[in-house]
Formats: sequence, C-alpha cells, structure tokens
Amino acid sequence: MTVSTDLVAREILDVVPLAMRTIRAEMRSSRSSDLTVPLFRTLHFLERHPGASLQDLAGHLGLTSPTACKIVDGLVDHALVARQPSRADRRKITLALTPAGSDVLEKSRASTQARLVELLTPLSSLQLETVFRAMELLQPLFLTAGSPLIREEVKP
Amino acid sequence: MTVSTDLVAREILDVVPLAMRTIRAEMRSSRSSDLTVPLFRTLHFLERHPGASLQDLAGHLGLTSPTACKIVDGLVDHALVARQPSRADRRKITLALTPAGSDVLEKSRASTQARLVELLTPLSSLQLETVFRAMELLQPLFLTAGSPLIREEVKP
DNA sequence: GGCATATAATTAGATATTCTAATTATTAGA
DNA sequence: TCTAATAATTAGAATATCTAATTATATGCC
Repeated sequence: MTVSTDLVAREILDVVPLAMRTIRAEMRSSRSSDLTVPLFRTLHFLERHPGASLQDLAGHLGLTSPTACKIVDGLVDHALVARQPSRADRRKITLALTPAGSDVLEKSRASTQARLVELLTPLSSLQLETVFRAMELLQPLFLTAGSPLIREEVKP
Repeated sequence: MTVSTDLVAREILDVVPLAMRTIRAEMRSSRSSDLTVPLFRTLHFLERHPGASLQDLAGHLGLTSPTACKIVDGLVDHALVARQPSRADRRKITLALTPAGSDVLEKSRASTQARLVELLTPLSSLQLETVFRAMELLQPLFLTAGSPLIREEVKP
C-alpha cells in the first residue's frame, strides 16, 4: 500500500479533532478532577519543564502571556504551581509544580488515560503497535511545528 | 516490540493535544480563511451529514444547543449554511451547506492540509503508511466514543 | 556610569465563547 | 383533548481570551 502525504494529512485533520473531543470531555467529566484542557496542559508542561518561565509556558500553550499569567494565577491559588523570581534574571519567574500539582496531574491523567485504554481495547496488539509507532513519529513533528505566536510585526 | 494499551493511551494523550495546537493555529492564521475550530467542524460535519438537525450538530460538537444555535446563526449570516424547517417534524430544522459554505470549507481545509503536508515531509513512505493506518484504526474508536453530553439527570 | 531601548510579567478593559435558565412552537401519549 | 416531552431559540451570566498599558529589570551604546 502506498499513501500520499495529502491523504495522510487529510486523515489527521479528520481524526485529531475527534480524538481531542474525547480527551476534552473526559477531562471535564467528574471522573477526572475538573481541570480544563489548558490547565492540564500547563501542569503537564511544567512536569516536563520545571523552572520554565511564563513566556516558555505561553509559547507552549499557544496563548498570550496575559492569558498564561491568569492560568498560573489560578493554579497558584490552588497551590498546584509555585512561582519564584528567577535568580539569573529578576524580570523572569520560575514555574514549578508543587507536590499537590504533581498529584492532581497524575490523577487526572490516570483517569483520562483509563478512558483511552477502554477505547483502545478493540485493537489487537499488532494494531496497538501501529498506533504507538505513529504517535512516536508524529510527536517530534508537531513539537517542532510548535512555536506559534511567531508573527510578523510591522514597525511604524 | 510489544506495547501496552496504557503506553499507547499515554502517547495519544501526549500527541493529540500537540497536533491540535498546530491545526488550530493554522486555521486561525491568515493562510486559511479565519474560521475558528468549531465553525470549521460545523461545516465539516454538515458536509458529511447534510440535513442534520441542530441537536445532531450540538451532539457532534460536544456543545449545548444554544451554543450550536449561535454558531449556526453566524454561519447563516455569512451565507455558508442554510436553515430549513423540517418537513417531518416542524419543531426541527434541517441544516445544510450552501455552495459558498462548501467552498470556504474546501479552501480552509486545503490550506490546513497543506501545512500538515509540509510537516509530514520528513517521513518516509513506510512511515506515512504507519501513520495512515493508525488514523484509520483510531477514527472509528473516537467516533464511537463521541456522543458526549450524556449526563445523569437528577429529577426533583 | 548613565540613558535609551528592549524584555518579562502583570494589570485593566474589551471581546468572544460557552453555559444555564426561560420561552415558544410542535409533537406524542394517556 | 389535555398534559408532558422535545426542538429550537432568546436572554443573561460566567469564562476565557485578546490587546493595550504598566512596572520592574536588563542590555547596549556613548
């Protein structure tokens, strides 16, 4: 079988929003703690990048800094994230999960993951492997694609 | 190689939101017409389900009917979607794309797809095939998972 | 060293999106 | 036929995001 990149792109465009709907619904459902997707992704990002700055976070989320700031406000209020002024550059802050943050993240992820596991049961182990390899192939591509918010600026 | 459903679920949870970010960014960017994701998904749904009711749409989007109604309002204002009272049940309406709607959808999808094609270029044809097959495996699972908004109701 | 410019985070206010509750019209069932 | 349920809509509140402005700090040029 040979498939064109066009066809694959089309399939991705079809399936990813569909999958996202399920993930989102599960996160919102009472089974998980009621983290919204951006909150969850913030915790997830900070788990992998402890000490990140607000801008790092905003960049990763594809949101503006004020929005990221507000998200962090909320998480700090709930004691899930800690803010610290950066040693090296005092304009910057350093973000990190608190133990409570790690805990909430783990619980939420576990329940969403459990839901996905349910969904995946119809697949054979060979099919699972295919999906796994596909995800491994796609991850670096979309990571690279990341860096949103790169916009042309028009200086007066 | 043998992978557990847990591991695969975890990968999906990692990659899908990442992919979604790219898709969303592309849709918003000036390259595409500036459809938001829900608008795009509405058009996409109506393409595949012409004559759907508002509730069908709301169910598919995972949104409430009032929200779906507003989305349709906007699309009708822009002459991308047509509303018609249903013959069979006059409480219902029937939704369908206008030719302009199909056109906008096609253009938007084409540009987003083109961006994805760019991203996929590093993959070999064998790797593309893996991704394609994975998408084909996942699509029916997430379609089934669909039907959100099924909530317990507590009668007084 | 001191001043102009740039950068990081935040705050304030406006806009957009979605939700819940209530309304209207129509259908289905006792 | 009357009561209850259902489909779409409208109204108003809550949430999330954005742009613009503010504050504090850093960098670079002279």
